[in-house]
Parts: sequence; structure tokens; C-alpha cells
Amino acid sequence: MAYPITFFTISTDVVLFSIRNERLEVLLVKRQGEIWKLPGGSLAVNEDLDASALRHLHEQAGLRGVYLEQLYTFGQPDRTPKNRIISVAYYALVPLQQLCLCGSSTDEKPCWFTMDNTLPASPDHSEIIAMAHRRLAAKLSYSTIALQFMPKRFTLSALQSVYEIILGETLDKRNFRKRVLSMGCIETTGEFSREGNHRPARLYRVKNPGKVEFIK
Amino acid sequence: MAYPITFFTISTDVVLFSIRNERLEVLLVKRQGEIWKLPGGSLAVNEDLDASALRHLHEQAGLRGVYLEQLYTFGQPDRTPKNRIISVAYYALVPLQQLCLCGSSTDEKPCWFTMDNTLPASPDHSEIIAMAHRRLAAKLSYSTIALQFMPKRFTLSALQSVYEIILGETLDKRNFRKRVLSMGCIETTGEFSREGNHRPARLYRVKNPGKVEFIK
DNA sequence: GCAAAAGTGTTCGAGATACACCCATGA
DNA sequence: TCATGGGTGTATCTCGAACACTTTTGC
Repeated sequence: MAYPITFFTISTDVVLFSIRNERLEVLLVKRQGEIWKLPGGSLAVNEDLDASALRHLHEQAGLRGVYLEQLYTFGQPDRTPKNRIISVAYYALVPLQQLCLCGSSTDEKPCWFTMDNTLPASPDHSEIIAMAHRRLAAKLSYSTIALQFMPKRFTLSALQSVYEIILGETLDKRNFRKRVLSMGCIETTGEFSREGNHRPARLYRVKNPGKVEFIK
Repeated sequence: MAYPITFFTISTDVVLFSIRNERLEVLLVKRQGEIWKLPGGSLAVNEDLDASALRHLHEQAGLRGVYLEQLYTFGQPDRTPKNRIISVAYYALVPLQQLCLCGSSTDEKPCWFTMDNTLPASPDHSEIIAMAHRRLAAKLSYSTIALQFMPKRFTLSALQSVYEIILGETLDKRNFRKRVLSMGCIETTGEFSREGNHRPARLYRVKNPGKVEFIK
């Protein structure tokens, strides 16, 4: 072998998205005296990459069973200030309700931030977040990934709102309903929402909750 | 830190595609006494991931200036027989002509194989190749990536042939030309091909050779 | 009865699809 | 003159885009 084998530190980092307060938000964590960063950390011996991302998400934000997908691997030698770290980045989506950040088993403090230019993350993590945002927006148009943001039962208006928030534009109600129902991925529950002074809304559920399908 | 920091071996591996003999082919290399594998190998100290992939491609297949894109990072602990290796996989495309496999500076023997179920690669590399193939086929429909297979000047029939080979279906000549010309990514050179006993074909060139654009 | 969101169909235009014949050349 | 691939236009269809009013409820 012409080159010596060298060894590297690997971390898995997760851009966790949710919809809160009519905005797309991302979760950052902070340890005492440190800056805000993405949930994530070292890959362990004999640990699968996906498992590592899920473990850090659980340890640092108390979350389980989230939808997770690999994003990209970042490895520029100078991307982190001190030692070189290869980061296998993921992005994940959680429904609007499932936001109990209670279960953090370490001293990390998790907190949600609105996706805009004021995110207090370091440059290397900002780069990851930006790519995750682009990927998410792109994937809306050719998959059913948006359903991962929905709770067990939801109204079509709520689903439309999710699309509008991520795409940053308003959609036509009738066209949206036609399109989303023709996908065949959601079904009526028979129940109604009944809140506010207006007509109750039909509640829908996802047919295959964990599954993201390609469409069109 | 609750978990000790551990160190890993990282390799970059490249699925290099080209069109040869009216087929989609992939390059594998073999060292004396070993099995066929993807070009690639250890990441070096202070070496960028992309640079590592390009370096191995140059060392093992004598190629430079190819179109390269990160595919996925594979890290299951048991994916390689002996020691665990994290593989950052890439895929790359080279034009039909640029196939001088002369410049290999190591003792690897590069060879082209038709993309089918008889590829002599190990299971872990076969998994990478399969994913690269899916990605390539998907990307045909929403980008100009196919142009990376074309030489400096080419006929529309040759380009259509590339699409047909990757998609595995025949296309209508008139509709294909309308679509590909309306993209605005290629232009006529004014020259003609003049080979075979038939009418000479107009030669085209790519407007922005290195650039893969999204379409539609 | 009024405010507020739910729910519902039709028309129109653009872009994709299907399809067949003449052209230029070499042998 | 024949074989071979190069080159071209139109009719049709499908899918997405635009668009407004009625319904049900709480107050």
C-alpha cells in the first residue's frame, strides 16, 4: 500500500426538523459553556451509522422513533477548528405534537430555533443545516415526506399548511386536496376536529406511517 | 463525554460509469491475487473526501477531470470481512472516448464490466454499485447529467442512445430532440459527423461542460 | 346573523405523446 | 438505385393552474 492507513474521528449529526408556531424549526443543543450545535456526536465501536444518529437524538433530545435519512458526509480537513472530524450528517422529521424534550439523559439543553439566518450554529453546522433544508424542500415535490410531520390524525388544512411553510408560498386549496388525495397515501378516519367557531374538519390518517413513497 | 472517542478507517470508493459497446459499464480494478473491487482506498491525512476519490481514480485508472458526486456513506460494522471500514462512496461519469486506462501508477488492473448481475464485485461493493445505478437513472429525468457521458462533439442520435441505454427503453426521436433542445444546454457546432453510408449528422457541443443543471 | 374555516367542480392552456415520411450520403 | 441513419411537424391527450361560492359551526 503506497499510503499509510490513518484513522479518523467520525461523528453523526442530525438536523431535526419540525413545524412549530407556523414555522419550520430546527433543534439545536447546548452544553454548559459551549455554543449551540446539532444533536450528534461520536460514532461508537461496532455501532451502525444510522443507529448512532438515532442514539444521539435519544440521548440529547429524548426522542425515539423519528424518521431519519442520511444527508451527506462532510469531511473538509479544516471544517472544524481543532481536530479533524468527519461528519456523517442526517436529517430527521418529527410530528408537530411529539415534542417532549424531557428525556435528555446528558446535560445537553435542547431548544427549537426558527429556520432563518439568525441560527446560532457554527459555520460547519450551518452548512449542514442549509443542505438539509434544500433537500427537504426538494423532496416535498417528489415524495410523501411531508406526512412525517403530521400527528396521528390531522386535517387537510393542517397538511396544506405544512407544505406552505416549507415551500414558502401559498397553495390553492382545491388543487392541493385533489393532488394529495390522488396520491392514495392518506385516508379519512371518520372523525372530525371540531374546534373553533366554524365547520368541523374531517380528520385523516397516513396509511403507511413510517413509509416515505415516491410520487408522480 | 459519556462515550470514549474512537477512531475509524475511512475509504473513498468510486463507481465509475461509462457507455461502451451500447451498454452501461462500470470500472473495477484488481490487484494481483485479489478480487475485483471499485477503484478507491484509504482517505489520507488532511485530504478532502472528494480529493481522495479523485486521487484514487487517477492512481488506479489514470483518469483526471471526471464528473464526480458523493453517493452515500456505508458503515455497517459487518459490511467488510476483516476490519470495519467506513466507505464514503462516490459515483463518476466519463465520456465514451476518454477511456485511456493507461496511466495506472500502481499495480491495479482496471477493467470495464457491463452492468448486470454478473459483476464480480464483493457484496459490499455490489450494494454501492446498485445504489449508484439507481441514482444515475433517477437523475437522468431531472438533470442534465447524461451530458457528462458525451465527448466534446456528438450527434443527437448518440445522446439519445445514452438515454436509452441507461433507462432501458427506446425513445421517440422527434420528441427526444424537441425536449433536449428546449433545455438550452447544448448548441450546434456547425460541423457534421460524416461517417457511414448515410446523411451526415449535425455535431453538437455542451454549453457548460462541467455543469450539471436541474431541469423541468 | 355573523364571522371563520371547511368543503367542493369546471374551464383553460401548456406540455407530453403518438405518429410517417423525405433527405443526404456511400457503396 | 439502394441501404442506412439523419432530420422534420401536427394532432391529440393529459395534467396542472386558475378560479368562487355554499356549508357548518360557535358566539
